[in-house]
Amino acid sequence: MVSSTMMTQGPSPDDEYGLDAIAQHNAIHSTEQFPPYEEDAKGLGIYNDDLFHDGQAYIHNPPTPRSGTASEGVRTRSGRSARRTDSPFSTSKSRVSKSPAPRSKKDKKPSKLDKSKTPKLTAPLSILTKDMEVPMKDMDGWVHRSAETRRKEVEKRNGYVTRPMNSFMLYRSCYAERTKQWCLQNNHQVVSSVSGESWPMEPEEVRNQFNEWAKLERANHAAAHPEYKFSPSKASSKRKKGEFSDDEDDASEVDGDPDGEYRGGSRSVRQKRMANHSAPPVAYLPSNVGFDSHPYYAQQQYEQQQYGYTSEPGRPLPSNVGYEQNGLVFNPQTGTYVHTTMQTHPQYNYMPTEDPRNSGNLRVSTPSSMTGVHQTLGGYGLPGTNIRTDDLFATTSRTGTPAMQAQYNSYGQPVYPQYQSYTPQPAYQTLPSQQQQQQMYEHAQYLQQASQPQAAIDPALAGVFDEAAGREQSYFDEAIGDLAGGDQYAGMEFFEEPASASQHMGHVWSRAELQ
DNA sequence: CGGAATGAAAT
DNA sequence: ATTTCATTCCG
Repeated sequence: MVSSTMMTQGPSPDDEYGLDAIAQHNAIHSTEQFPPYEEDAKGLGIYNDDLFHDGQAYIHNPPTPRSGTASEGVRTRSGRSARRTDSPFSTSKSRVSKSPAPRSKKDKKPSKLDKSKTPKLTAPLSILTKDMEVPMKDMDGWVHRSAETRRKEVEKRNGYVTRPMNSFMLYRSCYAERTKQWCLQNNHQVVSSVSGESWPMEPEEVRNQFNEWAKLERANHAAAHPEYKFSPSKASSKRKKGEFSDDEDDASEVDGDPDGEYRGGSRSVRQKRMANHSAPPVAYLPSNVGFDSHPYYAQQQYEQQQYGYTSEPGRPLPSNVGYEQNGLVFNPQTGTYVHTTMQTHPQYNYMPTEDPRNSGNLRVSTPSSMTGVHQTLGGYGLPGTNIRTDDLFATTSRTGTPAMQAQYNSYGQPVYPQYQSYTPQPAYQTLPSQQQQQQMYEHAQYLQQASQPQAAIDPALAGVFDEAAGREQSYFDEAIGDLAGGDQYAGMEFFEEPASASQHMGHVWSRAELQ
């Protein structure tokens, strides 16, 4: 069924049909491809369907979009040149996005950043930067830093305990390097801006992934610093009500401050951290080391499936770890919370799991590896049961290297052999098969469409979207639906053949299993 | 007690 | 600059 057969040729390494074209298209039509995310996205709907309407309209719009309209408030138009990965630069301010309701935060600051230098996104960073060679930060490894490591960091900062990064900070940091490159500038503010713009565009799975990471980060942070408590400086009160001038007893902490030791190394250090950037543990996945640092994800899915692990506490765990109150798995040895399948479904494949066999240049394996939108399997409430090819590749890659069973990951965290040994080897260990290639191709197609909604959307389908639901996935679903011809079959279509693989990856978890 | 405001997290 | 979060503040 599916037009899957249209795969005349595998994905061109050159992104020929990829985003470049899109970029051009966008440049020509200069528009705001993505829906401005409505209101705070706290929960669900993030996009509104303007996208489609607009998109539609734009399609037929002349290259020069109403140049005069909306000079500033909401969304702006702009043109820009296309570049390798569609690099951007809008000539106008980029976004605004904040829906009508200024949240409450003091009305959105005027923002001093010169938007002219701020690129305008046509798609989330996970897609835009998908085939960059610059690795993403190994967030999984990062959030799993051991308590020990964390304490060391604190020492380095002279005792100051920083707050754990939230999901967005993690996200930003994950893509920072790529973003810089994509923007062609190192301006932090621009990076932030772009990240901020991209964040709401990311598919739910992606954001979920970062939320999970944030959760872990928090848990591990707490484990490492049990007594830490975030205490914003007292300054807050002054601002609000007048109060004191600002002397604020610079002693900052004021009396006692029992927390002194934990928080702001009160010791004269204040909150400003020392410029100790000597050897940041930041580890970016070297691309050849790759996946070793995240032995938990896909792998555990296998475990669960094959060994019948369920998420229910009480079941034996594969290694020296135990369940925590929150249901998190805790490893006493490292004092670290470990991510398990119980909390999330099939994980978004976020690691630069390049195929080790390609260590060095990963032309082929890269494309799908990080963008794996990977719509959740089985659709937990998610409309499309879409499965991405990335999973397959992720599997292939990570399992293809028996030799690479490092003892420690890039963060110096022990990687438990148990995990590794538990990993069933996929039936196939060869390079991407034809079918896989086809999948890659489809994926590319998907990406392409995903990033050019206005062109991809068939007017006839517009009605399909549930505007009310305001699902942010709209454009992805769209693209996929269009490709596979239906949500229901999407998954099957994509995974029909690599039986062995689909067995693992294609498994649709039932809710029961997940609970 | 809840919403508003604020600060802090990495670059 | 950005988003999320914990905290505090105030009515």
